Amino acid sequence: MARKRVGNKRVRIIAAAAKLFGDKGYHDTTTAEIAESAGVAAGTIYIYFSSKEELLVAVFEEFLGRHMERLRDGVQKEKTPKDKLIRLLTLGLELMQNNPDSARIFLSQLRQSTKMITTVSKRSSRAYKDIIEEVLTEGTHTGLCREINVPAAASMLFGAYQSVVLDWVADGCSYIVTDLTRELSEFALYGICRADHEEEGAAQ
Amino acid sequence: MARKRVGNKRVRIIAAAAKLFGDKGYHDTTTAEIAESAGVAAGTIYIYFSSKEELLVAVFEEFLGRHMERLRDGVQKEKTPKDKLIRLLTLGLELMQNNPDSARIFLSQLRQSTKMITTVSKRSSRAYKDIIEEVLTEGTHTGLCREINVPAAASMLFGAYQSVVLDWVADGCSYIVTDLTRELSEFALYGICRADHEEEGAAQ
Amino acid sequence: MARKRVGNKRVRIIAAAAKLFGDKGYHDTTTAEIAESAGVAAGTIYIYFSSKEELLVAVFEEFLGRHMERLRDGVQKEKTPKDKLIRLLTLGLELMQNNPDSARIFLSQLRQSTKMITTVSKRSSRAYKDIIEEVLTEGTHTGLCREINVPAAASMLFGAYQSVVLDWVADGCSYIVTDLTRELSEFALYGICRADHEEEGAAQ
Amino acid sequence: MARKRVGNKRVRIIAAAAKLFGDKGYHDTTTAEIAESAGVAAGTIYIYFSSKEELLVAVFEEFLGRHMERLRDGVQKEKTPKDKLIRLLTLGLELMQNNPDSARIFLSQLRQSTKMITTVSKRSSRAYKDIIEEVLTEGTHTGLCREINVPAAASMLFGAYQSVVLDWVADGCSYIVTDLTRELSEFALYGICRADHEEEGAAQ
DNA sequence: AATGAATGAGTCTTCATTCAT
DNA sequence: AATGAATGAAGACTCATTCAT
Repeated sequence: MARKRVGNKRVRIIAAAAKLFGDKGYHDTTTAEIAESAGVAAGTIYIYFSSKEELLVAVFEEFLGRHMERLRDGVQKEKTPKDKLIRLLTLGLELMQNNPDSARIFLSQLRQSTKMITTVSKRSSRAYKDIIEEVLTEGTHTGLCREINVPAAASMLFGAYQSVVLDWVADGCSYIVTDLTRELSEFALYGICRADHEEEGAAQ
Repeated sequence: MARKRVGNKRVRIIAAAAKLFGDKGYHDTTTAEIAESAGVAAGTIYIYFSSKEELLVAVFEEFLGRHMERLRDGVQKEKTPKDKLIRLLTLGLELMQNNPDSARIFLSQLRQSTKMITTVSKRSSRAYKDIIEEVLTEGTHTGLCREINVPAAASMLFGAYQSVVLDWVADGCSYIVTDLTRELSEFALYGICRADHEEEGAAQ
Repeated sequence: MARKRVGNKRVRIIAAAAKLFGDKGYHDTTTAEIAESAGVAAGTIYIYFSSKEELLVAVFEEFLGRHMERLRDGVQKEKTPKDKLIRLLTLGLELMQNNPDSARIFLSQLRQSTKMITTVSKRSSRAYKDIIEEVLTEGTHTGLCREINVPAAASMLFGAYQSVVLDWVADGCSYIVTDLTRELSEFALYGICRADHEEEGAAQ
Repeated sequence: MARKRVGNKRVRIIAAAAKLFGDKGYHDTTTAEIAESAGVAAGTIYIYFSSKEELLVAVFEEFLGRHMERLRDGVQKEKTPKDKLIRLLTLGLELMQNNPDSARIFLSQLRQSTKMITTVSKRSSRAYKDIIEEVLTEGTHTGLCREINVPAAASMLFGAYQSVVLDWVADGCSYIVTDLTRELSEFALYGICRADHEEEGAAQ
């Protein structure tokens, strides 16, 4: 029970920070606010995190850990690269839809400038792109994709995805992002795949 | 000459701020640093800008003003939507290549969170997307484009573009972004246009 | 055994505190460090001492108790004031040599400024000076000493002694302080100048 | 005039710090208190000193600069080592008498433990001892002094001097230290015991 | 218009101390 | 008696902004 409580506090701090960082940004959020919002004393934050910056890193880590796992799981359930790609984008939007706070940080803080932030932010992008690249590489082998520069394509696709989510976040998450799944998927499929992918995909 | 000098100072402050904001981020840049880098006294900044935030806005404005104008000019020189689209992306990359500092701010600070910044950042994205949307709308009418959700497509295309530039900036601008013009254009054309656009385009 | 263990803890805390206070100073030593170094929990310190400051007092007390007793014992074994004086200084240096940690606190913290510390520090000096004064008073009676202001002389002698030890401590206790016993004793007994300096001085 | 004012502020801060550090000790004095006492804003301290510790160093430096110069000057006016020695001690006490605040810091903070403090404190002691050593070395050559270990003797003499001043400071500077000039000089010149103590002692 | 010294509100972080277990 | 997680008051330091010159 003691352990549960400890975990609770760490989790509560991360959750509070995630919300506040997402709402107001890292720099405009004070540790005092985080503490209050988490229902702990100011000093307690420093029992779990060595600095405000480390807390931000933890928030990212938490976000990545949870999302990447689900994304990978979802992708692996599909058999063809085409289905994998669609699943990836679908799940990506769903995850955002269900975790608006995480989404906000992921996007709004992704490009801050402190060294540590940059590092983590890069790692986060990398993780996403890695999954996309895997799928695209497979697609290249099966003939799904055109002759493409895989890393560049992955990056562009990731950018398109981010942009869709960013619009939604900028809009206060007032509509349903997942409604844009089809647009995003089509953009990806047409943009990356051979014109005859439909048949190829079906053939598989 | 006195007036010229005054203009000089404003410009120098904006330039210094642009470089520093891009390098270290808005929050990690002090007004003192900007003043020193611009070769003016600390107080002088406040003669030209009412606050640090206003200075950031001015930097964006400056960036936008210059770039948008060139983008619009370039687009107008082309006749078909397809050529316009290609020109847009080509110019976009060229502008970044030639103004790495602006690129850095444009990308790395675009998503900070102070309200005012957010506003400006949104305006900046809006300006880009507006141009893209115009071209896409025209492409829809001429039959270049598939049945698409124009705003969504514009946003995704903008995201892809940003992602390409961001990779480059994150890499320290060590390679030539414009080398990726073809990748980006193809991604856009295939992703957005009809499979038979090549011929259609030629037919126009 | 339980009681023994308790005693153990008190002793261990005092020992750890002595070492740390001596090494890094009172203010730069945290109770957490003391606890860890003593192998007890943070809260345990407060079972034995009501505050950090009280712990410092205890450390001094401990130091004084041990040293004063030995000093008094040693002095009493000697018969003439001269021998007593020499014994006092000899023992003083030996005690330091054998307890460098105590020496460090004794000297480096002796003049901190919290009220309580000042009080204890004064008491510590007092104890030393008292012994010296006793010997000097006796020496005055036996005709050993010149016509002197005993308290002032005791204080000066104590200062000379401290200075010798402080040099040694400042040097990292890298040499043998007791090697300076003769210098210190002679300084005390003869003074710096020749017995016949008067004439010599006059001759100049 | 502007320059005068600047100097004024720096001086006022040093003076305020000197008083407070002396009264309550370095650690128990807050920068806010120093600022208030100096009649400047909290941030102003950091225009002149990069940290609280640097301010302490400056206080020492100031103290040393002023005192050492006077000490050296006074010593040089005398011709014989004996007179020099007496002058040194006389002046030393006079300087303290006239600058009780400096005296307090000099003594009470001399043995704090932060690295920087230790460094400065050592330098301060060194400066004093250097002068004493010079005089003693000369005295050795002219035959004034016995065969002595000059550094050790200088250190002991310095310790005796400090102890006299410390007693006075500990007493709240309530009496006139310079009244002890004769005691200190005699201690230095003749030592504590009679010139003929050897025989006397043997006689016992 | 320009300067740059001065301001002081605001923040992160530390750490002695407490208390539920 | 012992623990160690939690507390929260306190303090050093920063920096955007002002204003007398």
